Amino acid sequence: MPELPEVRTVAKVLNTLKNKQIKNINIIYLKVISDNSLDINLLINKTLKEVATLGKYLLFDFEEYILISHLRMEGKYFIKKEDEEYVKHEHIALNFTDKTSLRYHDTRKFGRMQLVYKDKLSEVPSLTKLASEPFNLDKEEFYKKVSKKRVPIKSVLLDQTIINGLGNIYVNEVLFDSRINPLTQGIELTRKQTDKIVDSSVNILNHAIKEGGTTIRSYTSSLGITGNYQNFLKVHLQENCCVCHNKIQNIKIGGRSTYYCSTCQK
DNA sequence: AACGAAACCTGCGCGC
DNA sequence: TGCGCGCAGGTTTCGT
Repeated sequence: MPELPEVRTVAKVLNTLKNKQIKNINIIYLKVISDNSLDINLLINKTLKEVATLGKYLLFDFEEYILISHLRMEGKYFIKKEDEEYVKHEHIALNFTDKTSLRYHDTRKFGRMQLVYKDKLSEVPSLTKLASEPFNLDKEEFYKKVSKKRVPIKSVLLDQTIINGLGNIYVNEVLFDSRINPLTQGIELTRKQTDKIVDSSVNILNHAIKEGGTTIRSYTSSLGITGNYQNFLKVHLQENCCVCHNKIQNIKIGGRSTYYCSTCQK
């Protein structure tokens, strides 16, 4: 499910679990825990202080530990009661002392969790490599990185070490808003264009956050959340351009489905 | 170092 | 009806 707006939306709901204490943990499918994770059972008796996000990552603050969670393609959380039956694809249950059960559900089993010491958080490679989120991204630095890339800008923007938080849908939308052809190589872009990409990213992500994210493909939404940003998509999954009314192109770039208007995006 | 492709998984819709 | 293929909001790893 998740790009930055969806992850923010999930975090908002997860924060309703704040100040609850873990009673026990049920691990049904072990592989969703990273190999390099501390023992998840160290969380027993710990209290959830807050759920923060970093790009597409969820960071659960459990006192001296942080539980890092990445939903990848289809990870979801559901808040249930401890005695509720497990449904298919529920892999982990964090059970709290008040009988609340936080269930991690992931059809494709791509998502990962990793428990680390809070004071070691800054040493976690997958997090330290991340670029800034668009909201506080240094435009000069962004331009420098992008202008070294001899790959389509579509692929560049999916690289979280260059800009953090965009996924396939929002990259498609950002490039339309920036009027840039997704096949354009990074090295071909001007500073003005890379600045525009950052501005568009901020605007589109903020709007999507406000709408609770995007819900497509009739996914069962996480935590009962149904975002509304699908009603504002201008190219992703669209048939015709809302500006020039020409047919929206759907091609593969780097294996990812890319929607764009060949008239508006030069 | 940088890039493309494969790997990691399951379920759904489509064409034959 | 059944089967095979392609597709899905992501990241890491492997080979060139």
